[in-house]
Amino acid sequence: MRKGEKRKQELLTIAYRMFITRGYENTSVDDIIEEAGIAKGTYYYYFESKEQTLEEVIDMMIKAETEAAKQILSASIPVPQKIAAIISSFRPSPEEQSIEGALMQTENTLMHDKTKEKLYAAAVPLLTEVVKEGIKEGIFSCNNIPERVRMLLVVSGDIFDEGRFTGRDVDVFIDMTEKLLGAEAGTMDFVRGLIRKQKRK
Amino acid sequence: MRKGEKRKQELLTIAYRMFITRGYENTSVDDIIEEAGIAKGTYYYYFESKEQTLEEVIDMMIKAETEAAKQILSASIPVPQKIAAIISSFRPSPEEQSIEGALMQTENTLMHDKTKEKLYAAAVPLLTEVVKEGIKEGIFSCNNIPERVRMLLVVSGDIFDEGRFTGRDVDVFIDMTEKLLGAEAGTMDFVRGLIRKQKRK
Amino acid sequence: MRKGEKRKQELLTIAYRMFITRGYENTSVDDIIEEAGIAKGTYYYYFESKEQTLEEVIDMMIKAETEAAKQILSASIPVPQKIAAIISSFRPSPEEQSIEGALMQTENTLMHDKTKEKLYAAAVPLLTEVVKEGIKEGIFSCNNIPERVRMLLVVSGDIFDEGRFTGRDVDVFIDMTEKLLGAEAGTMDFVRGLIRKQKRK
Amino acid sequence: MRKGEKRKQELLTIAYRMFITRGYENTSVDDIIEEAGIAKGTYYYYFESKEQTLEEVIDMMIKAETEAAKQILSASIPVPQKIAAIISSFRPSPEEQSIEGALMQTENTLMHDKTKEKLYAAAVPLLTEVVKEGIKEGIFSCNNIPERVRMLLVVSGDIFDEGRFTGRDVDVFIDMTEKLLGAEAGTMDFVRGLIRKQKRK
DNA sequence: GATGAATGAGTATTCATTCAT
DNA sequence: GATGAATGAATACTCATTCAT
Repeated sequence: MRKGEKRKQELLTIAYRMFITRGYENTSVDDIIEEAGIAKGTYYYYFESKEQTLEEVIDMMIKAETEAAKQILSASIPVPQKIAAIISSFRPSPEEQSIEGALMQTENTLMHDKTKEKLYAAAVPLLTEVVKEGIKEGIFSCNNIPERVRMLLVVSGDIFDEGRFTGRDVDVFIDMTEKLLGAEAGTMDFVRGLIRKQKRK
Repeated sequence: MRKGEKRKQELLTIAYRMFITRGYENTSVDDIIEEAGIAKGTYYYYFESKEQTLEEVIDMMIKAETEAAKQILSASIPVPQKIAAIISSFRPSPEEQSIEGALMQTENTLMHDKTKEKLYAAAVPLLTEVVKEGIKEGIFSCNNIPERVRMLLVVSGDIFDEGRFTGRDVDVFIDMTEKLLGAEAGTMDFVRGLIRKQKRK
Repeated sequence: MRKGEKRKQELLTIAYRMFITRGYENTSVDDIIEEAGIAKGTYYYYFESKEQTLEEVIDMMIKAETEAAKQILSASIPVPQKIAAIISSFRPSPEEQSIEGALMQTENTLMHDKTKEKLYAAAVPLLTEVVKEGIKEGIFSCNNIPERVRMLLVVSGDIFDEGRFTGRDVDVFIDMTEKLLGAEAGTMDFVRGLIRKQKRK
Repeated sequence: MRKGEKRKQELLTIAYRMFITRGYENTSVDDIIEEAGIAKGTYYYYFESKEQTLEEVIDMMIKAETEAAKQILSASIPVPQKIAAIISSFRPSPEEQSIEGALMQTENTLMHDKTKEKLYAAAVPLLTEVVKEGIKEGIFSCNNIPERVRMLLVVSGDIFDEGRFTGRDVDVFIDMTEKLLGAEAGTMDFVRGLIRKQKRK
């Protein structure tokens, strides 16, 4: 069982990497077992189906991101920084994005989509908590926090996932964030410094 | 030529309906020709490939939506109403959404995705114009209009496309819209009346 | 009729060029009509079928080659030179061979094969005549001329059509020709000068 | 592994027979699996593609022929007989030729062609060796042996593969062989006895 | 725990040919 | 003479899944 668990982790990691780089639909079970060096039967010993593998891969990914986000939540950094850090902890890490990123974006729509709701479900509560913290500190002031926070995530996803955005996009994003959370103008300005600007194609 | 064009329109309409209701991936070329009552060869006489059919279907859809939006643009209704009407003219019509909507959402990710950027490309300029109109009228006040307008579309897509939103979502959306465009509080309140509320799942 | 004949000649020439360069199997009727700028129906007005087009193309080709060979036959050049010239007049001209030659050789087996027998049928009688001339002149001495002449063609086809032969191939070919026709050693030596040597791959 | 290998041999044998009798292009994968009584997937479990199957079939055939030829090489029979036997061991066996031979010749050009070079590559070295043996014995006398030997194969292929040749063809072939190898007249006469004469069509 | 041989439904695409206008 | 819309049989190949060993 111990051993089996470990093996499964390995397989999940391999599947994860392949799904990200080549896309779920473009990765066949044969591809996975070849990469893993195991037999067909072995794969189906560990996974019910390919789709369920995807599910597990996504859960694994979100779990890791949630873990990271929780660290940030309890760190002793200013609330606005926490917001930015948590949001970005739920973005695919640059290495993953870039390997064969071009392909992924066009082709890996399914995975992207399946991930989205689960990601919101994990991220919204955490961000909600931070915003509440900010309200207590008097930095933010707003109601309907989960809904606001979700919008933040949705917009940041649109802007940053594609990897093609302009300085104006960032400006508007910052402005929107401040207004959405009822913060003073300038509160989120530091975000600009975190971002290496890229031109939207 | 006349004849051919008409036939192609019919086929596009059929394909459109099938892609929407069953999903692109779940609609085989065989399904389409059976529904259309034509031979395999006839399909490939009109379309280069299944994927190109999708492209044409999307273009056709966006073109129709753009047409509708342009009508609104030049109508003599208040600017805020124009904004709302144009945004909603770029949403899939309720009939289409509902037929077998449940399936569609999960499975039709590809079409959804391919549509998105084309839709933004068509909608952003029109909305930008309306916002400028609003600025001239002194109702709105903001810079970076295209970027702001895109965010509006992104967020409205997230909230309304799924068809599961709460009153709070609408409240926040209205608030965000007003703040994003630099309008007075209450300017977009009328939107609440346009929407039949639904509970987020 | 006049006009129609001309049109057909054009089509044949186009088909010929396409069959040679892309191969018969790789050239669709659609390809031909596109290149020719005519409609499907028009093609089938002039040709019974694609296969029959091939037949006509080959006949046209052989007819042209035969024409050339006949010129040589009646020219006033030494008999050995005639032999060499006629043989080479029945080889595909270098331009045709080279355009996309690599492809052609592998893919255009069918055309090559269909051509072969017709080519022999046309070439053997002409060469036979030249050899007889040579015998009369006392240069050659042999029986079963048509059979010998065919062997010459077969071997020259193997060696020269592929375009990859060595000096040794040429030496042996010359030796064989002389012995097959009962000529003195050295009679065909001049052939060496006609050939730009290439290494067999 | 044992099992798999055996199965593959069976499939190769079936494909071989079908390619020979019906032609490669006229044998669909469906035909093969039906004949073999296996599923589509099984076919593609053993073969990468139909074309690769052809390749393997040819290799298998040539390997068998080479095996037979090697037996002859080391047998204790006179050198001229060896030459004839080896050449004929590289010809398709009569049963194969005849089954639906008429069809095969016209249609199976591709297989024939793919076979040719591989066959020469296998046969030339063996024949070269025999000729060297003959030279040592003082029966033959010539240089450029591989080139001469190839010509023998080319010509014998043209004459005997089609199955339509006359006594005169055989006479000339014998004469040519003797002269090509520098043998005394009469050395290869015995060949006449090996051949059931057929009229060239 | 692990294997790998076997499955078979599913799919997009090609292309020579016909025929009413 | 010429068109081009319509045909439909044919075909190679994919891939998630099963199961006896």
